[in-house]
Amino acid sequence: MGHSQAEKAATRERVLRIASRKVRENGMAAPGVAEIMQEAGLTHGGFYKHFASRDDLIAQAAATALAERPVEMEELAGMSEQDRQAGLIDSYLGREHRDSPGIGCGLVTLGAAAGRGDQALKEAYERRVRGYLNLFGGNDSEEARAEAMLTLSALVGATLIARAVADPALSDELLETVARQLTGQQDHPEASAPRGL
Amino acid sequence: MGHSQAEKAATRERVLRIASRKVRENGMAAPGVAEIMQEAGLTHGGFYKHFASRDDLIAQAAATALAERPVEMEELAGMSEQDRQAGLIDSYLGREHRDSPGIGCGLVTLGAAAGRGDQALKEAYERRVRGYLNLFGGNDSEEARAEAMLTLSALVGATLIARAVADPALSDELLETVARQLTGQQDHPEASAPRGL
DNA sequence: TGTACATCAGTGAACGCGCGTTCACTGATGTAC
DNA sequence: TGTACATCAGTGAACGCGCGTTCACTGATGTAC
Repeated sequence: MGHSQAEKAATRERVLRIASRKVRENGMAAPGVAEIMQEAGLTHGGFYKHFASRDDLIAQAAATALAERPVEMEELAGMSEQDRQAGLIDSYLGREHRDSPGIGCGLVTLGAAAGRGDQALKEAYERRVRGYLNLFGGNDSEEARAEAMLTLSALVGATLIARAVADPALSDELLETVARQLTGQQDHPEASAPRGL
Repeated sequence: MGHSQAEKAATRERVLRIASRKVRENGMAAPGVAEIMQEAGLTHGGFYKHFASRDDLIAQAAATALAERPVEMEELAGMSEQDRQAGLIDSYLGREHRDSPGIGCGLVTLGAAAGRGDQALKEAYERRVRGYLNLFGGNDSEEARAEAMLTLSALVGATLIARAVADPALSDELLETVARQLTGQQDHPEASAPRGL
């Protein structure tokens, strides 16, 4: 096997991307060096040509997972503000997102870990949070910011719960119901789902 | 050291309770047998007089964490339905709860783990979810159930995020804002926080 | 353009530490007489 | 009530496996002449 700068960088990024997925799927404690390298088609020995230690890789993998723009946001270009937000909500609370945490939003999968993590991890987490708040118009007005915070909290919480529950019917119901509440809320301020108890 | 049935049971429960706290604080992968036993004032050797394996203890500890009624619910006896719900929301989104995950709601700390966990863990998680939905009147009507699902999702998500973010001001703001949104919503159906964009 | 040499990504065996688990032993309590 | 024996929670040394890390080596590519 030869080696050029480009090849080395490509290998490094491949390893990092695999780790970023595994960290979301199995948590930051689980993925092992050998396991990750094997998945990258390499043996474990070469690992240290790219990363200082396992902790180094895992930290970068978590940061990567939180920096990545979730897939669902790509598809929503060129829509109205309203539709973009509703589309983002529906996509975030879709079954595909629930069923593929490895490529999903890190706020859900890495939340508990970030809560226990170091400053750098919490800062990466916070950047992602602020990014979402902006997306939801969280800087437009005080009310919009409050709205954005509720929306983001519900998105993250509903996805977390939908993944953790045993009954698929309850999981589906939760996603659909919360999506309806949040989008209805946006489209038809007063009308949609009755809010009075 | 002598031993009676009662003493043995007390030791077992002490170990289990410590593990239940540690599992919430540090995740299911982290706490070690020796560490837990030491905290219980014992040496690691005796561990297997009480549990079949580390996995056995951790599974029971997670189930315990999810079965336990969070502290905040105790204080709310004898209030009106409205006040109880508002009180529960304010307490759930309080700083004390955010700052003591070890004795807090397992839905937040164990959500990601349950998503990756086995059937038994998911069932324990689900029972807790259904318990909260009931508390929020989730069986009274379709609208109330939808409302309860949004509320629970927002509680869990906001707490998760508030713990994971680096900036304490943002963390506080999130808790306060979401609490205001959720309680305002309940008290004054249409009036409170403007929901139109 | 062709040849000799240096570089270094990747290999795979080996090391060593941490941690879950085992086990022979202790000594206090409960039971039988 | 007192005495001898059985039980068993708890002790702490030892074991062994998994896994992160190291290291001598390989061989393909890039560079110097």
